Amino acid sequence: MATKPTLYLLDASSYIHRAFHAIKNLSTSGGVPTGAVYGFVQMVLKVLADAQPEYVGVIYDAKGPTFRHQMYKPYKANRPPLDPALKTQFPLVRQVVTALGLPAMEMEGYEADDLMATLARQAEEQGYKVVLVSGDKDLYQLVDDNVTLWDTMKDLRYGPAEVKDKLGVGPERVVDFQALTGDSADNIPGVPGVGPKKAAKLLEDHQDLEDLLTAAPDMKKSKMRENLIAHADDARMSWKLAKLATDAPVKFVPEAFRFEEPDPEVLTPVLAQLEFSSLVKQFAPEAKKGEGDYRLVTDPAELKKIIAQAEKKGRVSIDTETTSIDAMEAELVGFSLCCKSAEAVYVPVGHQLPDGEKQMARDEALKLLKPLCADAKVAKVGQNLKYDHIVLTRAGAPLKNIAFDTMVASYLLNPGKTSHGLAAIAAEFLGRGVISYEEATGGKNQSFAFASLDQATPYAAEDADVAWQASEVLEPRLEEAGLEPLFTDLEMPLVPLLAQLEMNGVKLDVPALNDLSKELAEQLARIEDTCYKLAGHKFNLNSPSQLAKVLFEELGLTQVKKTKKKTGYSTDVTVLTILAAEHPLPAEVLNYRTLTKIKGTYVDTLPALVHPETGRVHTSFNQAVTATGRLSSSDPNLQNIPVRSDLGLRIRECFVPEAGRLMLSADYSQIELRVLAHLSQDPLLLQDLSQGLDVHTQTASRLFEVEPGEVTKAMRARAKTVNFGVLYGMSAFRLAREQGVSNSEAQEIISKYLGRYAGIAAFQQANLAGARDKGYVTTLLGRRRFLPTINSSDRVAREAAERVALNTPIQGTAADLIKLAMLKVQAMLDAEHPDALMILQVHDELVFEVPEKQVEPFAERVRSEMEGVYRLAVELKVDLGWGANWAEAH
DNA sequence: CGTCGGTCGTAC
DNA sequence: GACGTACGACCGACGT
Repeated sequence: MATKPTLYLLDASSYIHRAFHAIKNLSTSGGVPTGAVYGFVQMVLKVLADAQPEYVGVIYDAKGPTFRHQMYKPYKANRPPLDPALKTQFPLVRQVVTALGLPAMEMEGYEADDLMATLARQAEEQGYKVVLVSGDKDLYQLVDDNVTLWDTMKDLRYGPAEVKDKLGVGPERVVDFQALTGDSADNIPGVPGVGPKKAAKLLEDHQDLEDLLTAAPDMKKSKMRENLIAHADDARMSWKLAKLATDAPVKFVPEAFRFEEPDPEVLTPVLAQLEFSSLVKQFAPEAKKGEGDYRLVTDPAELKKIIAQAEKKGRVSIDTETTSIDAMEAELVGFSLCCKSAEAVYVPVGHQLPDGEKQMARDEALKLLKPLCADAKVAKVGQNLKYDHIVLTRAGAPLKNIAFDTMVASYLLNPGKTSHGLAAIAAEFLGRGVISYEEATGGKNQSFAFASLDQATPYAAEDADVAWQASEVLEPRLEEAGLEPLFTDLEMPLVPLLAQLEMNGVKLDVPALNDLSKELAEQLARIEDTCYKLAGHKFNLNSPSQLAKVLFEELGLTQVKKTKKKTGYSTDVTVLTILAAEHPLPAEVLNYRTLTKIKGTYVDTLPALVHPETGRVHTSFNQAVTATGRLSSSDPNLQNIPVRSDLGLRIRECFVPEAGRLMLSADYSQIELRVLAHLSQDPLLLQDLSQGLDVHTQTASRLFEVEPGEVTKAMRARAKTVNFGVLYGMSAFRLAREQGVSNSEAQEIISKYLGRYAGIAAFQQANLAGARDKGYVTTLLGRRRFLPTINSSDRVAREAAERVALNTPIQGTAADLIKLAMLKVQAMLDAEHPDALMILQVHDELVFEVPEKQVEPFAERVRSEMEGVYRLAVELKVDLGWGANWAEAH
């Protein structure tokens, strides 16, 4: 006999509620809460994967009141109103269920449980087994030999025996059981004083509820007897409420519940919209990746034709394949072109090929490509074009009219995202996957030169095609968000500028660094010895956990604080500074830390990064990383070269110009305070800055109520931390710790500050109100940052978002301004000082290498461009300095 | 032998 | 649990 087919009925409401409480912190970048949807989808996918059901249905509660409300007014009346963050997720769940292609059912006047009961009974009669997927205890009453209950969250399955185990009564007595115990969540009364244990006991001795109630007067005198008599009608009403309807007006038609595999084309856009990127990946990759008319081109005549098409179109998507992810090291292996959706070609020029296969000669291909690259009438589209531009420039074919970078567009639309890679963009904006680099090359670190042409072609061509298609989707999105001017006038022109900055590089005095390295090594050896003697044995000084063992277990020093994740006792600088009073070891360790940090991170690392051909260090300036709009720098990071300590300055002395040139540094003076003054229009701050007064001294004078002339160094230092605190969205706690005062004193200081600087207080309030209302904050030039948790009920998450809301407009506006300044200054360089090079940007500072003779006029031109970059309510001020190295230039 | 989270420290 | 934004060195646990 064939096994009975199985019907899976999924209780949507039960899961949505449980998932909502389990997953609180998930939302889209736009602030739409999605935790419940996510939890629900995970449940559905688990059921589909584990059970591979043939028949399945998702069952919803009715939207309005049910027959139980008519029967009993107070039914569920004690429920608090639905959390808005949950309410908005119900339609999203329905959308996903539809996209999954799952049969679904709901019925006015009935809860999901009733429909499940009715369907289960009908299916059973037709010879089906039924699995009820739910965490709802009301469903225990339906369990029998053919009907089981599956709680996927706890992964528990209930047959009749398990129900009996759990409740003490079998499924056939569950309704009686519930009638006695009641249900506070649903406002079902039951009988007072009867809990699960007593209910089970009573039902053991009686056939059913009615039997029990009839027998109650004959029981021996007890509180229980009185309750059973007094609340007999309550129990009967409770019974009716708990009893699930098996006669709901629905009909089980097997074919209507047959499961079919979801269509990825339908599903992925819905998942993408919800920003369930891991799920998108799960479904998308097999959906459309590699799908398109992708051709291998090895014939020059054919390449000519394609280039002509691109010229005619006036727009082309370009992607290069190379030997390295470092653009300054990378050699061209091939390139792909696309100027029509779903059609692209790949032109290999540097592959290692087996005998018999051919590719185009590199120089011949480049000769054909170069005029297209150089044609300003042809807009260039692509992903991370700074990279391709550097590679192509080094190959002699620089790009003109770099018009649309999909990475930059994605970044502007939502700078908070962790990835703006092409795969992520394809998933989010096109609902498709892309062939991975590993698939094309057969390994993570395999050079593309070793990829076979039949694997390389679809991969490389697809990248150009996907960038092309993504640009068509991203463009209107930028427009809608009002980000188009920022994109076109600021960020896109910055792409070739950053490429130039990177190619310029910076020269290092390598011999000086090597000397410094030796000097540090000697000092470190001495400190190590001292540390081992003080500890009584050798240990790894670089290991915080080993150090903690020595300090706190062996030497018995005071355990000041735990580490952030509570995994052990902290040994950070604040702790060691305190412990220095107890024992000589901590001070030695502090010294050791400072020296190893500098030696390991800078002195020994930087010389290894000198480019073999240029003899300079070429950092990478990343345009799509920070959440605020700042640039970041990596490989190496040249934005955190030490400056405060003497040792730091010795590192900076090793950043030098070529012979006959000087280093020139131009940095914005207090740009964030000036931005704050502009955005807040606070009269006091505006006045102090425009009169050139010392802002921190003025603040101290107002906070401590003394004349500015009476402000002590200590007062000024404290005022300075308050001013910084304002920029960062300070909390009383942090300020208290910073200044060594009590929480309440810190709170007083903040109140006093905001009382005096009323414009700043008003600006902060307006800023928070806007953030709460719109779900994002903006900078002066319209850059956006979303704050998904600004209205969260989780206090920690919400307050963190509030600090971000206060800081981002300031930090982001400063970033806008210096980016704008970079463009203006570079334009001036090109026109007036073509021999000068811009070489670094460090957030509020630009560094140049300039011929000695030009330095003074050049400096003044830089100043005027930077100060005149934007008309704020308070003037921008630039400090200039120059010298034989970066340290001297400050 | 690579990956990844944790800790720490540098910059603005 | 408690001021913003980054990058990266090192350790040590974990998985292959």
